[in-house]
Amino acid sequence: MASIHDVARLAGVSISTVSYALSGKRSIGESTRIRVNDAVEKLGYRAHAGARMLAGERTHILALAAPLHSGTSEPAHMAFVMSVARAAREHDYDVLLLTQDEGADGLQRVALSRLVDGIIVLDVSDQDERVDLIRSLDVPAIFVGVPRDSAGLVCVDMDFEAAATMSVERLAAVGHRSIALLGQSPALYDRGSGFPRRFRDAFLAAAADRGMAAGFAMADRDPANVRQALDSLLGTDPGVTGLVLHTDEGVQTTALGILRERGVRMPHDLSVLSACSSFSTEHFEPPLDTIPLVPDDSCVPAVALAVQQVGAPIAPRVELIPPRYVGHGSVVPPAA
Amino acid sequence: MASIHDVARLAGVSISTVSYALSGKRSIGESTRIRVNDAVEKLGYRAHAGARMLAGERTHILALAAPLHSGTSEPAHMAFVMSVARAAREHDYDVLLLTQDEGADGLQRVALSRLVDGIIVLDVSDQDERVDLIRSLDVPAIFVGVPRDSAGLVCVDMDFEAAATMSVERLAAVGHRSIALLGQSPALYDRGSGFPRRFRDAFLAAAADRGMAAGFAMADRDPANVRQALDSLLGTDPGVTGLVLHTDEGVQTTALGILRERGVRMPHDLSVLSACSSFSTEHFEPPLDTIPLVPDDSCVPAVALAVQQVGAPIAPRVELIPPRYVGHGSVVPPAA
DNA sequence: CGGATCTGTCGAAACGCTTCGATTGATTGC
DNA sequence: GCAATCAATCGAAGCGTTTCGACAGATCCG
Repeated sequence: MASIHDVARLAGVSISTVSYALSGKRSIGESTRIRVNDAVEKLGYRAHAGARMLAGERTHILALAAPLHSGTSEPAHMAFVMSVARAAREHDYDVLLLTQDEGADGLQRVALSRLVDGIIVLDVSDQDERVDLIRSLDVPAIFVGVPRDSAGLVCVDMDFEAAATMSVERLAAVGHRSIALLGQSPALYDRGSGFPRRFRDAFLAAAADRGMAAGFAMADRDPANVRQALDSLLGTDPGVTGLVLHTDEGVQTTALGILRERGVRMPHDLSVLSACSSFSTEHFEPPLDTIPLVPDDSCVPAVALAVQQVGAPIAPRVELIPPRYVGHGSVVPPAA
Repeated sequence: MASIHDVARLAGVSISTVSYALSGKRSIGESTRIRVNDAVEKLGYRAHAGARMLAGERTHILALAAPLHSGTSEPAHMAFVMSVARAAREHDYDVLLLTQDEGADGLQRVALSRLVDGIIVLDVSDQDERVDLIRSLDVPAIFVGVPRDSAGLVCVDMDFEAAATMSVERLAAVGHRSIALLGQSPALYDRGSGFPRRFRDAFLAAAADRGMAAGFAMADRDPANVRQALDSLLGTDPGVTGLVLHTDEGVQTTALGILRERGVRMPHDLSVLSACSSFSTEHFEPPLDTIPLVPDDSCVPAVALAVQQVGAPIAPRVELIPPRYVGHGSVVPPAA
């Protein structure tokens, strides 16, 4: 395969000239640049990645620590992974995918071997073993999500508290006084994932602030459990007129199906709101108002920060993406 | 960060001795090996990935070409991606994730820059632009899936034809004479994804062979379309007693929900079989018999072949994974 | 008991790039 | 009109490995 020497020879210049012509780090004569580019084209030249890493002190690779825990919704996870990969390419970065099988060791491995310039950490839990490791590793790292102790870290995340508050506000605004939250899989809360807890706590707090009655139940994808959760939410307090779904797509579909089966008319009998969903709620029956969780919203800035941090250290921060509301008519004033 | 020089100094040997002690490519005195290992431990040494690539002609990275087309089910896709990543780690390989945004150019880029030793290609379509590129690139590559023209390629895939035949056989065996197939999203067939077509064709052929009546309809995840597909399948031919679902989890859930809504008792009125599903069908209502599509079944061999091919070229082949049947009681003889 | 063989180790040459400092003309400023 | 500046280019020194060939000393065998 063609090396920089071949390009230099064909263009009739030295290899350093080729390097500068391609990197643009020094000024180069117009005709020279053209000859170099022609030679590159003709030979199908691509700089050897290893050589570039060795000499350039930059790998142009980001590690993506994307464990897939049980309880995490695959489509959402996939969407975040793809979003990071796309965003990275925009910065001329590739993404090395790290699963959780090695635990935090994988991170250590790629950082210590200088395989990657930085790390994007997904699916952050409250007590995340990766936090301390990364603190000690001194590698540019961005957390998509916020661990309990975020001191010294750079984090980007949807503002789940604001989203929860917003969902309560919306229901309150049209007159609901008794509302309920169908939350994520219990496995997620158990694992200490931060966002379900933050959402739930903010939801209950916002409801309490407004003197509203508020219920909470969790459900994994098993329809029996969804049924049971809905029972506990709607059964015990027959006055519930507003339901917020903070779960994955499958559970939301199942829940809506169960409610329809039971003859609950939505939104007439029950206003429903899908919160922090990274999927479209338009094709639901009925289409649901939503506070969308758009992967790009957090992943694009996360990657940008990572790339920036590769160049020069940046100050620790927690960047929260404000929620926004998309109406589809599923939240209306309660009947009577 | 510690380099091999530091290790050599601390262990009191030359760098080549360190290299050989760590690689095991030449015999090393016992005491030397111990001192080297101690030094490595103490310094937290890890070979510089770039230097290793440059000198060693091996990157220990596989590219994973995992486009995410519309119509492809994210959970299934995710499962394959994760399976490849895990399998790769078993061979001491990392995985570089390539999305489809660059088209085939990304493959070319990483291959030409010798960033990766080989490529795993997912989500293969009949006329896949990546096929010709890879033929010309002369890079170890394994296709998970089979393109129309597989000459010269190494492919691994579930045997979808056998799976389709098996599902027909099972229904025939208990006495069904009129069956139907609910297929994937039309987008998938349009895109020329091989497996939905192969499954459908084999399904219809197997039914014809046995003199059975067989219907076919497609549906994406929109419940309205699922409803319509079921109408066309079950409505026009009221004698259908066996239904095969070859779709993603969401559609299967939706379909079962619709059938229940309509008062169809399963399996009494309708035997249902979930084919080539990469998710659990046990928690469905009712739990479905399935011919599971296990990502590891194809990804583990695919990675093994890729790694093998990095060492020495291997003969082109198409390796088809035989299907197996897992019963949950959803297929029974037709009523009356 | 002297050449052949083996074991354990070392030095040095790649590997292909980036980047620093030097060099050569041409241009500028005063 | 001469020093200072600038644009364009080159040579060479790394970057941190792997690996080849060499070599010293121990072991073997006839």
